[in-house]
Amino acid sequence: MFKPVINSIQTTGTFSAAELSLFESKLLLLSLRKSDFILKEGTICQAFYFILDGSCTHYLVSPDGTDNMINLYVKNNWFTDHKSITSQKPAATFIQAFENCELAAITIHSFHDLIQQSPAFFKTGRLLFDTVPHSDIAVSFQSPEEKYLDLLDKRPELIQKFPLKYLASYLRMAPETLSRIRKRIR
Amino acid sequence: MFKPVINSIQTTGTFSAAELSLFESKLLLLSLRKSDFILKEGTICQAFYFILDGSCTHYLVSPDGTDNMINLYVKNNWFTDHKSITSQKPAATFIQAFENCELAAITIHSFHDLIQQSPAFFKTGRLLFDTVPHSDIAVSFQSPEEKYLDLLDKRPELIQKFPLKYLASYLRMAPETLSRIRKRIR
DNA sequence: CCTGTTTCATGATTTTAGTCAAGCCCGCTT
DNA sequence: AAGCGGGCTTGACTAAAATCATGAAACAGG
Repeated sequence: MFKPVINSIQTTGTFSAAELSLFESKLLLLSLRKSDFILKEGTICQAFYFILDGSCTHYLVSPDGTDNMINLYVKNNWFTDHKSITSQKPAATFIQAFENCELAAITIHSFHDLIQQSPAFFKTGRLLFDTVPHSDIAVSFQSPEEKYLDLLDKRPELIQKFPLKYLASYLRMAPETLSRIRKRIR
Repeated sequence: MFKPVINSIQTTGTFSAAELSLFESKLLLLSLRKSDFILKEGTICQAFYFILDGSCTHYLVSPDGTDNMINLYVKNNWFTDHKSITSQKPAATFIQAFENCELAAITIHSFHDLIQQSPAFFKTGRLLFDTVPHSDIAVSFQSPEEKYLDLLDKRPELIQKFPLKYLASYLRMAPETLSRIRKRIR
């Protein structure tokens, strides 16, 4: 059931069978329907999530009511609201199931316990926290076309899965601009 | 000497005197001259740094040779190369003293030891790691003018300290654009 | 299967910021 | 004191992307 999660955490270090089963014991399974919310603005994010199946959108609603995509997640991605879970303050963002989803979750509290029981998991924390969206800083100095090509290179799954307008929002450009970039490229 | 560092870590939890002195025992003091490098592209970032006095620039050099400011740091800021220290791979960025600096540093190795000795410091890790530059995601959906006003609101010290062209680069706009925004605002 | 909705493509126009170029102000050097 | 250079401002122009508007295509639901 949680095999993909275990595979994922094993990329952060070498763990004994006992440690792995300790980790697994902290995991929760969540089944969500399309459009269900994992996190709403104003609530405090309490967990790290791993997508076993499905996909999710992470966005900010601006004053004029438009949804601004902060990140898009697909199978085998970890995600959380970095800022809210770190500060334990209300989130400014929404996280929502884009399709029906199967998620594994570990609360920050459980994870904290885990570290205390087995400090080797400290390094794993960086995996869980490290879903900073445009963490690839280079992106923010690129032109719209470069950003799209970069996405095509680094996360082609997103392009398959999500509608153009979500991708455009994620890349901070108008949908028309992305449509024209695609035309230019073909 | 390290008082401001200790004050800073105390914002992340309640620690005993013994824990605080344990933390302090891991700190190193670095004195740098203006323009000295703290990190160079291609080297692996090994520590978290805290500015006791002075200021630093953190930038990416693009293929055409221009410096792109990723972040600017002043007194009492923590910084590191998030990506390099996490992955323990060579950095893509430079960090340089903008003025003569006094820095406190704690290596990732020491910090790791610290967690093992006193897991309460786990939460502190988030402070150290959490210098993600445009971590305030909202910024990336704002217009140049909004970004400047946001900076003015959130980090006015930077505006006092750094030349316009550095601020413009940090805000991802041409220096002329920032100059005109200032004119408009007055 | 039809209907309404959403998504995408495309053209015309406008807006915005980037680029290029010149000049000013101020501090520093000799 | 004169000359130099860096940092900043300003204007004119250009380029790029946003916006507005329309229509076609795909899709979803009853």
